[in-house]
Amino acid sequence: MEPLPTQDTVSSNTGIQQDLLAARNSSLLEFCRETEQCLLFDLICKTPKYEVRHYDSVKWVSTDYTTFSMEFMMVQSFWRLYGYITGENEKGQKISMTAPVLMKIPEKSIFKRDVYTMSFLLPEEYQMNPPKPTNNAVYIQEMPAMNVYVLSHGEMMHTFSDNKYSKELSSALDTATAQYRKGFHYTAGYDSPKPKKNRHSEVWYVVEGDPVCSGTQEQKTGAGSTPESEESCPVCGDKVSGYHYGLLTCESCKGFFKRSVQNNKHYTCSEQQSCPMNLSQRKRCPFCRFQKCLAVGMRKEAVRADRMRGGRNKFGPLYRRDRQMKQQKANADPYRIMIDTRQTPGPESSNDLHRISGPTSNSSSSAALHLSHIVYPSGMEQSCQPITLDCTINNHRVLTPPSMPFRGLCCTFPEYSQDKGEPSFSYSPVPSHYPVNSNPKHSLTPTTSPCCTPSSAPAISQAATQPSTTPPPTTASPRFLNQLLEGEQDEGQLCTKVLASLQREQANRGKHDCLNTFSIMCKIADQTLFGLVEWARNSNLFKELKMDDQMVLLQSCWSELLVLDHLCRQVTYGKEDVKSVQNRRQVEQTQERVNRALMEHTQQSHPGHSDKFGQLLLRLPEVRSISLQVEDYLYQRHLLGDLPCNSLLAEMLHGKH
DNA sequence: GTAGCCTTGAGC
DNA sequence: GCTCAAGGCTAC
Repeated sequence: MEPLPTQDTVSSNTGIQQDLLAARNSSLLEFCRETEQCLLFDLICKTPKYEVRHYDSVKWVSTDYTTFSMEFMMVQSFWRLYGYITGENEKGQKISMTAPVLMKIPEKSIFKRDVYTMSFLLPEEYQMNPPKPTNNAVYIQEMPAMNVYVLSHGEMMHTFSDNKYSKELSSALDTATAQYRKGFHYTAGYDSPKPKKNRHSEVWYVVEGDPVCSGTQEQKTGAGSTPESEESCPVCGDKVSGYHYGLLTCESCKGFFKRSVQNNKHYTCSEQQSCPMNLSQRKRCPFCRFQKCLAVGMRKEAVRADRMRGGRNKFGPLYRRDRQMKQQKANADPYRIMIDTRQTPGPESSNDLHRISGPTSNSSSSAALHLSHIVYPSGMEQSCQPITLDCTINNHRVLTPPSMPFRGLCCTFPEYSQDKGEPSFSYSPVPSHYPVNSNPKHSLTPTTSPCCTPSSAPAISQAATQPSTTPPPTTASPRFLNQLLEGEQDEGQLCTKVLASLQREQANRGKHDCLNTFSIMCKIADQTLFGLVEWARNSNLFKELKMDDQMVLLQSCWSELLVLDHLCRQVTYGKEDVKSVQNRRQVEQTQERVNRALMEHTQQSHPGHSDKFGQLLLRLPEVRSISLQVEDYLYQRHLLGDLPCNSLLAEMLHGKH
């Protein structure tokens, strides 16, 4: 067992390097399992909440993508980089897949676009002279040597896990008054999406100044200490006092969760529903605290409805098992440095951050595993009991869940080949935004439909991964359909909420600072989203899913749901105003003439843009939707006396309402 | 409303 | 009888 550097050695970088390089060949990088080469590092120190590592300067092939969320970026960026390693480079060379897949994640709200960067580590043999990418969006970059704070976790890389663990790490660093680079962090993934228990992912913050390990140096678990006595509350980081409502938490979060459930609290968040949660800030936002309680696994059902005191609950065996596992882990996981990768001895050079080792795996297969990681539905790694779902799978293995609120929607997910343990994709048609894999070996044609309702995704993953144990799918029950339909937010409710929201916003701004169109649209979208999330979460089927999975699913397809909801409302309510037309035929003929005139006009005015007319027509539904909302808004303001009475505007509003 | 401490009682 | 995870009490 290698001794860790002390705080004194940490402050002396040269000393650390020598010590750790000497230790390099004596330990294992145990989570490097699926690729031939992995990025190596020097462990500077380890605390109960994070590690500090040193990475030497190394070259990566990278691509940037500007978008709203990690999932969008992952799909597009992966295919660019996958193209590079499968021959889209000036030499047409095939390059082995490596680990980790590194992503630079900007710190931002989910509703804001920003630049994400995905990078593949270049294998050792390409470090000196990497072939130039032929795709302009792909580039080679040499990252400088750096120290990073690292938090490891066992979940797949996606927005939710990344948010959760990056916040956990930043909270720990803040508590330790560690200085780190703000504005972005890295997330690193080592595994394919195959269902597995010992997945390994990481979040990194770049160290600024000297790394901080003081005061929290990990101590070996000695006799008499229990694993939980050293743990921190997964909600706020406070000291754990025992198992409460399903897992180890602190006394404070136990009490908070109990009060929230017993009193049926409904909190709201005044921010972006992603408030930091730590010891000092846990009281600021009960909404986010309660969400985090649920997200980490606290169980509402453990709060007794009858308020009976004492006794044992049904989670006793769960707690026992968890304790045993923690104890085993504590005994089997001695305090050691994890640096080197597997069997084959590696070069001794300090610049060698990666080397060949481990079982053979061909590059395409490794790449395919990572590739499927990007497009595979989340939650596959979770081991869970088969559940009976009211869904059908047609001959093309396209799930047609009856839970869809709109006709014509479907969701396809990869088949799962149990014999090979690898996902394969074989559906069509392919949406334009998903590239098609050319590797026939893995049949990777990821073809999710543009939509995906939350309740359907886990259904296919269950059906696909456990074909022998999952009960055969059944057809939808009318009762189930009714439940879903009843849960839908009706137009009136939505309008009321939107108007209330707009009025609140306007009241905060004052009379002379009017909301612009974009702000109004955002408010409408915001309220619609609330409704959609509520609809999903009130769905009995959806409620059965793990909270993590619920959030991941919602985050992955909220925009599709939003657009579909909008379209559905257009179909349902869009023609309401022309019902009273007396001579419909005449109106339609007039409209045709106007359209023809408009087409001729646009052709003359924009001779170089033959699709101008079509583009204009495509804008009409948006214009109509916005104008209706604005009309309603203006009418409400008119009723409040904010509009001049003797005006044509007021007259038109009266006429409409 | 929060959070630390106290009381309770089924399971071992 | 002990354990420990529930609910209760109460100072803040």
